[in-house]
Amino acid sequence: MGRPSSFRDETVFAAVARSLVVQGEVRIQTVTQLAGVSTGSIYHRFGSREGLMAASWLDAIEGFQACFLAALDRRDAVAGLPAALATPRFCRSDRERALILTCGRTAEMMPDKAPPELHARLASAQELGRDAIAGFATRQALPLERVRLALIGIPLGAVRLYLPEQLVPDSVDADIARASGALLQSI
Amino acid sequence: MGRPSSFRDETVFAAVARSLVVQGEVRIQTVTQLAGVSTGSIYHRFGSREGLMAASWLDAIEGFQACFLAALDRRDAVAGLPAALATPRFCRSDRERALILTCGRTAEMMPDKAPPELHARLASAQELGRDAIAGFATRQALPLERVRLALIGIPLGAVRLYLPEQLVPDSVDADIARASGALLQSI
DNA sequence: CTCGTTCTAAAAATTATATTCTAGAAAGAA
DNA sequence: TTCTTTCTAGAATATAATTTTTAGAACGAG
Repeated sequence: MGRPSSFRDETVFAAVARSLVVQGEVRIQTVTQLAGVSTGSIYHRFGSREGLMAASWLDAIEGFQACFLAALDRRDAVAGLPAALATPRFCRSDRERALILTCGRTAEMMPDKAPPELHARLASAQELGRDAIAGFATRQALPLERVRLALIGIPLGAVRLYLPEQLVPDSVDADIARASGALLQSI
Repeated sequence: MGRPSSFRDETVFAAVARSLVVQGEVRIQTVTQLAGVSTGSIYHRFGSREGLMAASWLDAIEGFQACFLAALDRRDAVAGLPAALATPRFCRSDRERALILTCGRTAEMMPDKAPPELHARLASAQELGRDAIAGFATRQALPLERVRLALIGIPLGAVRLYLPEQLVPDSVDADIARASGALLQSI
């Protein structure tokens, strides 16, 4: 089995998040200091800076998507509302990942140099998300773009009013529900 | 008067925008190539990389704020709706600046090293915006956080569904109006 | 125990990037 | 014209970052 690891991916991802928040970019030196891990270990595990960024990004994306897709299946007075509220809830329950998603951008976190395998995983996650939303729109007989705004655009715009500095207040949920709800009613 | 300039700030800012979109960061070499301007000229005019980024950011911020504040004063069936629609309209009429605002983040574009004078200008612009929104909320007797979501969060979340790759479609305006409108009615 | 494997560690080397510097061009003023 | 100022240009330099490398530690298997 070889020597056991002395640190977890999660610890490094948290350091990536903090680096993104503070410096607006992922610097190896910052990550190693924040995570208390040496550069050699980072490179051994993630291969390269791009590999580290892509792994962090994917971890956050997949974590969010699990919440979102589960919420999309939940029934509610207004269909889709739980999915719209998945974003602020995720920001509270899984702040590190939420910070990565709000402070990083795909062009930066998934550069062409990133490992193809991770690119593939991202693509399949995106496809899964797109399909789920498209399916929902069809079932509800609502325009796709309106659904995208209600389930993604509005919740994301809402939490970005607070992240990365502040906590996402509970009170936004009601406002998101009202705004997204107005789009999800089939007049 | 000395030798006249051979290029305009605007050209450089556009190159900054493209650099942000493509690489997720502002690289001097990329900017000089895209703008067709030498490094010496960039440094002569902007002083440093940080100076260039801060100048680009401020130019975009101030450009947007002019539109937004003007819209906030316009009367409408639903007070505030023109301001909510200022964002998608700005994205169409002034795409370069909109790209800078959506692809850049303050922590990155306004680092501590940026010229203090520009930091001061940013602070005063932010104060102006905050005050205008707070005043609007007071006049309309609406909770501040709800107004911020309606006038900023939702429109920004909406255009980010499309930028930087696509154009912001005209059709989102109606959806933004519906969603933000639902928050701006004093139920 | 000893070997094979996996991992850590930090300094050294490399690469990429920002910045400075020197030479000179362009315009108006004296 | 000649001087002064403002600006351009790009090679040379300095700086900062990533990446490689080498040595060895920790564990399970044989």
